[in-house]
Amino acid sequence: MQATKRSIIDAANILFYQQGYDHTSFSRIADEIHISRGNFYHHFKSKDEILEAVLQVRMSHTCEMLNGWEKESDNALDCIRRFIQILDVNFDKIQSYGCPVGTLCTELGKLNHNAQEEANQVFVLFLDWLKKQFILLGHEKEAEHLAMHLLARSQGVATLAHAFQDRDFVMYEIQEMFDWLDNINEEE
Amino acid sequence: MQATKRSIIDAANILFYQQGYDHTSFSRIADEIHISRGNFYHHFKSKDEILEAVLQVRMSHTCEMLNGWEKESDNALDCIRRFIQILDVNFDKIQSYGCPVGTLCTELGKLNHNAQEEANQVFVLFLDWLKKQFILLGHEKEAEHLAMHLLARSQGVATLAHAFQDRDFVMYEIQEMFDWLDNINEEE
DNA sequence: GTCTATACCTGGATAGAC
DNA sequence: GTCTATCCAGGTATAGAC
Repeated sequence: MQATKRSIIDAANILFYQQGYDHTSFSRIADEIHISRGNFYHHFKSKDEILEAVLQVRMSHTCEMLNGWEKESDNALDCIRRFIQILDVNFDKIQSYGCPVGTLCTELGKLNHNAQEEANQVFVLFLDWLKKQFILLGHEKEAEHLAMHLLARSQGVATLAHAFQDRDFVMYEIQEMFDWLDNINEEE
Repeated sequence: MQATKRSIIDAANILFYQQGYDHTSFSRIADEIHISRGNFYHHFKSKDEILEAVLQVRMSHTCEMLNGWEKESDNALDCIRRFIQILDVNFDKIQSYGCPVGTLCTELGKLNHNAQEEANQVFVLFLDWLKKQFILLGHEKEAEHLAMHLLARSQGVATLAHAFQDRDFVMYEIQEMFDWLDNINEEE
């Protein structure tokens, strides 16, 4: 892929996160990477097409991250802990811009945008991965529920972290999720 | 207050919720209540001023709702259950547009909008009210944490409900929150 | 108090020179 | 492949008639 196309996607990826999709203009992206506005249309047919490309990048980045967590973890329990800890690891960004997945899905939902379904697929990647970990822990039957539950909790924490910029709250909730995780694995 | 000003605020309140603040234009509001675009500036100096008015309305509506819950409930436990149940009661809207409080705070945060702090105050109303209920239940020390925790959980559920339009998930999570509520009140 | 007309800007998108 | 110039729609905001 051409360097310019690549840099458009990367800049758009960041700006869509920081400012929202709708609010991010071609001018803003162009300023960022020092190209002219007209140049976009050599690489993309429309703004929507840039969004598509950004979503593909996010999908593959997410896959890589999830695979990486599995490789670096000793077991499924550690994997799930890694997931929970992104709230701490990425706190600065979350505090400033919220969760990149959740906020985009929410925005596209309100815009009634075609790509909402595709944006949701990033959520689905996390859900399937979490479900897999819960199954490995022996929770075949409840795996789906547990995955949704944990994703919802992390989304809620990210939302309030963004609103209130409160790191203590985030650390407290991470501990709560750790405790919850221990509890569901003790019961047997 | 004049009827027109009132209707502008009401229409803006709904549209800001359904489409987002930034994405809602004067034309869209004008169409809704059948006035001309120029008419806005007799009642408001700017779009930001409409947002201010909408936030004030939301603040007072929220206060009324919370007071109403207290009056209609037998005790603090019922009050908190009422809070949890808005996810069910308002499911249709949440499914379509997310939580009105959370999504606005998130949007204004990304826009770096001055009114973000004011929008957060609606969250604070819920938090203070929940805190009060937890104190009434005898959780003086943890009341703050419990309030933030429950608000975060409901935010997370709303986010995923909006993304996936899944009522079963919402009902399951409501039950989980009820169970959690029972648990923290058993331990003594 | 409400309207029409309009100013001015910025958005996405196109055409064509280089 | 990148640029400049330009188009058109739509945004907020203003002026002034009624």
